[in-house]
Amino acid sequence: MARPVTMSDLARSLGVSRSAVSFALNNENQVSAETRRRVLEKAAELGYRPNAGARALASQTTGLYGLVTDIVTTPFAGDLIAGAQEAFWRQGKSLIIAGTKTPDRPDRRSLEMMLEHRVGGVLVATTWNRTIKVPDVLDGIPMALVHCTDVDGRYPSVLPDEVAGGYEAGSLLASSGRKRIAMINLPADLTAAEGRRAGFESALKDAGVPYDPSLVVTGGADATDGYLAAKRLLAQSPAPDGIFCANDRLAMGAYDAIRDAGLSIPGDIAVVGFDNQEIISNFLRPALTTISLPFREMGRIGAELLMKMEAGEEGPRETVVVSCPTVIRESAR
Amino acid sequence: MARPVTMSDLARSLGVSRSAVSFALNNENQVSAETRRRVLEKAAELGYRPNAGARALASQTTGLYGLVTDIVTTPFAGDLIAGAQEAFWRQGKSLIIAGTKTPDRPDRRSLEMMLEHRVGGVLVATTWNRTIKVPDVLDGIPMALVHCTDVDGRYPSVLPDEVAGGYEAGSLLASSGRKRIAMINLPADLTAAEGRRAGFESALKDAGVPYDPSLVVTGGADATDGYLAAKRLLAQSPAPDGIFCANDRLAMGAYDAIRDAGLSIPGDIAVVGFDNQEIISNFLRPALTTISLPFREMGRIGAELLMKMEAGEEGPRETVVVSCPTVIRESAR
DNA sequence: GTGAAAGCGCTAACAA
DNA sequence: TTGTTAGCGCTTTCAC
Repeated sequence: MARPVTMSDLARSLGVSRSAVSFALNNENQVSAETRRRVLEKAAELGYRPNAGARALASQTTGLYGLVTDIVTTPFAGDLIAGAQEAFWRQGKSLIIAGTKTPDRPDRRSLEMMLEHRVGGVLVATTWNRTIKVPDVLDGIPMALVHCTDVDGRYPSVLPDEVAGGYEAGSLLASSGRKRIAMINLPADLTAAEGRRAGFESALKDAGVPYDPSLVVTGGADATDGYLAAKRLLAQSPAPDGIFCANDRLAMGAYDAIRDAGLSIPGDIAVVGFDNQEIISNFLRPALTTISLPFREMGRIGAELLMKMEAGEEGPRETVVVSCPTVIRESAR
Repeated sequence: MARPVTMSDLARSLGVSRSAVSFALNNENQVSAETRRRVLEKAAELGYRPNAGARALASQTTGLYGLVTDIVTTPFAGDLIAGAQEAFWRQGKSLIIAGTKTPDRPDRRSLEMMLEHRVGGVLVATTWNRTIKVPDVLDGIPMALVHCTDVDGRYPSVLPDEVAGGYEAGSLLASSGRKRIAMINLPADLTAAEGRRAGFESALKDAGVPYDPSLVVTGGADATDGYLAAKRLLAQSPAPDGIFCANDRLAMGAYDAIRDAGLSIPGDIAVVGFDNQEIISNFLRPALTTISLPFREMGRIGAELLMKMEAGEEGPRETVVVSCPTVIRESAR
């Protein structure tokens, strides 16, 4: 690769000063339209490309942001990264990504690396909605948490509205005429569990459908757990005619149990999931109606928050709650 | 955030020259052990962190690499990114990511952005194994393709061994004693389709099980397609006792058809998938035996290839084929 | 073994 | 409107 064309090369070949070129390129209004035109033309001709590092050094701002996450190996990763990526991109900024094995306590090294690149801010995201401990390495660098909260409460968070999501699920089931509505919840230690349940409960109450605690069972978070829990639910009589599964994997298991029992979805039992893990919800038969976890949106908002914070607009120090859109498919409507 | 500590700060507070500090920090053997010790100690005390941009400017090498992909929104993204990430990380390098809507022709802008950051190389990855057209913007910058090939054949590729994978699937089914083994294949225009089928065919032949073309049906790539295809297969008599589905989504649909027919897995029919989309293969009941698409591995290899190319070791210009490990679960063993 | 000094490519005063 | 001139923080010869 030949040595990249520099600004000086441009200036020299045009017979103008470097600052003239700089101004022309950066749209400062200190050059004549004519000069600007010539500069732009020559730049294109020579294939000039600004050197981001040099620019950063001189301007003291890199246009780089960091994302530290354990999420990289989950299906949510894509949306999160895409959302943040696009938001930064729109402002001409770039994203550096680092993974962590221990999201509860993001790797020091990951953060150090970002600091060495003088990122304008760091986004920390987790797969599960949880509380984490952020290392103190970041000397006051803008930082925002996505899908998690800081144990010390020093940084703003972007969180999904679990309660409203649960409410949506409950309403949907109730408004489809179901009378005995059950819920298969996540383990209580997951932050999402209580919110989803609480929302679900108020929805039933608001809809005038009895909320029966004995119809709310707690299991794990996987398909097998959902299968087992649904089996227990179906053993009751009368059996429920609607089940809200606190995540799509649980719903996947519930489908099996319902089928085993010779019942149909949504005919006998309507099912609503949560998370909208497309690969499950979209491909289950019948396709699963579910509440989506807005990772793309959260990524976008986190990125914007960060840029605002860096710009000194400080931004809301408090939590931003993002609503979880309902995705209506066939298992309940 | 206070102004970061610079090398000059360090040197001044230590009463030595900047170069002494630089040498000490970079493990050059031109400083006394004692000086090095003092420098390191002071650096830690002051929280000195090298400025990556400045270093890049002076040393003409940024330690940054780019990944351009359409894959970011798929479940494979995580593994790919993680694999590349880790490989770069291990060498103290960092990864910049850019998404593309049009993987067939990666965005010029994405590539431009990476060039501005003076990346040492670019990895281009796609969700589906395909042939793409790489824009000419990269003036001889090291570049490697993951899960795709360059239409102009200018860049090395890292590809999964589809044929060996198909062979594995066929052998597995044959060695479990199945005699009428069917295959539900992907649309012929997908690169993966023919490789997987060919491998499957030779496996059957090698195992002495008849390869019956009428048992090889082609559909789409989704669960619904798999369902329909399996239905057709099951309508034949005698029905197959083993089905190799060219991806896990097809297998997901096949499960439904098999169940509808009142047959059991793996009792009546053994099923083997491909891709190892964990969320499907791991949670289907019974769990799906499948051939995994080694994205993490491919990401790692692509990254290493890139670093070698940059180091001038040139590296194999030809394609690197990565084997697809079999993941044995319950649907066939 | 150590220091001085010249850049790397760019921005941003300031002067003309 | 244009050009001159300092740096930004670091690496890397080259003298000492």
